[in-house]
Amino acid sequence: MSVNMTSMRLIAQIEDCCTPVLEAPLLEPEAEALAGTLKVLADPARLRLVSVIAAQPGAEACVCNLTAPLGLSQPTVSHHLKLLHEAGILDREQRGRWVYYSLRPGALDRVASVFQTGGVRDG
Amino acid sequence: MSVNMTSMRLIAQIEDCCTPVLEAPLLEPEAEALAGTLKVLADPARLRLVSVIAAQPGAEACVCNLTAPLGLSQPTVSHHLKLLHEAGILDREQRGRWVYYSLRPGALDRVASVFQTGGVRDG
DNA sequence: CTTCCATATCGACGACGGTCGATATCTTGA
DNA sequence: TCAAGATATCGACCGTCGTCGATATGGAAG
Repeated sequence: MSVNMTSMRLIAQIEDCCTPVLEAPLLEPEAEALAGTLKVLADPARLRLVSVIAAQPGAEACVCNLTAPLGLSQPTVSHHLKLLHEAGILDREQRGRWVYYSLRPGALDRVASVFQTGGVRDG
Repeated sequence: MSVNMTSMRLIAQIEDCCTPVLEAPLLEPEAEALAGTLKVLADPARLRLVSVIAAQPGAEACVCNLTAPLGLSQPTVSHHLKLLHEAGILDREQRGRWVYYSLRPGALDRVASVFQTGGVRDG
């Protein structure tokens, strides 16, 4: 409850988390923002959700098509999808009674760029 | 104790975690391996350790030089460094009474590659 | 061998997180 | 308005994790 308009800003979004790790020492707020995004990704169920959605035709899936391949209950899948959506990794679109989740374009690329060596030969 | 040669293989290493997320649906063991590596990175203290070490001259640091900038106790810093080492992210070298940790070359690049779009224009 | 010092391990505590069943919310169709 | 179905929220349980102080380990110097 009480997660409405204003408190939305409290949720770590993927845009706020992308200070490169190797360029300069991370300050505590930067480290917490990046850690928040990584925590969302650092779960087997959520990683599988992302990869299953990406593999669907159209790169989108509704919740009802995700519970079976994951082997988890519907509330649990909804919970994971919510976290991925709040983190800015998945987009959400309701069509009729169904809710379709899709990969937000560029979201994972932004995570990847955080860990890339900034042009150093080996790193 | 009892973490010797054989049990070393039980620890998730960064080499075992690098199935791309977007190419095909992740199987459960692959998802668990990748999640294990990401869990190690998904902590503010460990992210700061990595970035502080990378910023040192020589890209290495001993434990005694890491407790102050992190603001954490020596046991806690040692604990985090152990996890990063076991995950294959940091290398460890003992010189005299001091232990120097350094970034393992290519380790973070391998993590980055997991989240990169495999050549698709947008993602 | 003994002392000193850097690091690692241990044990404990509190907070957080993944999961579920039950239930509420919302959309559609009759 | 009512019923049916898809998704979200709630409340609870239990395992995991980050942190610390105390202590053990191991190298170096005297």
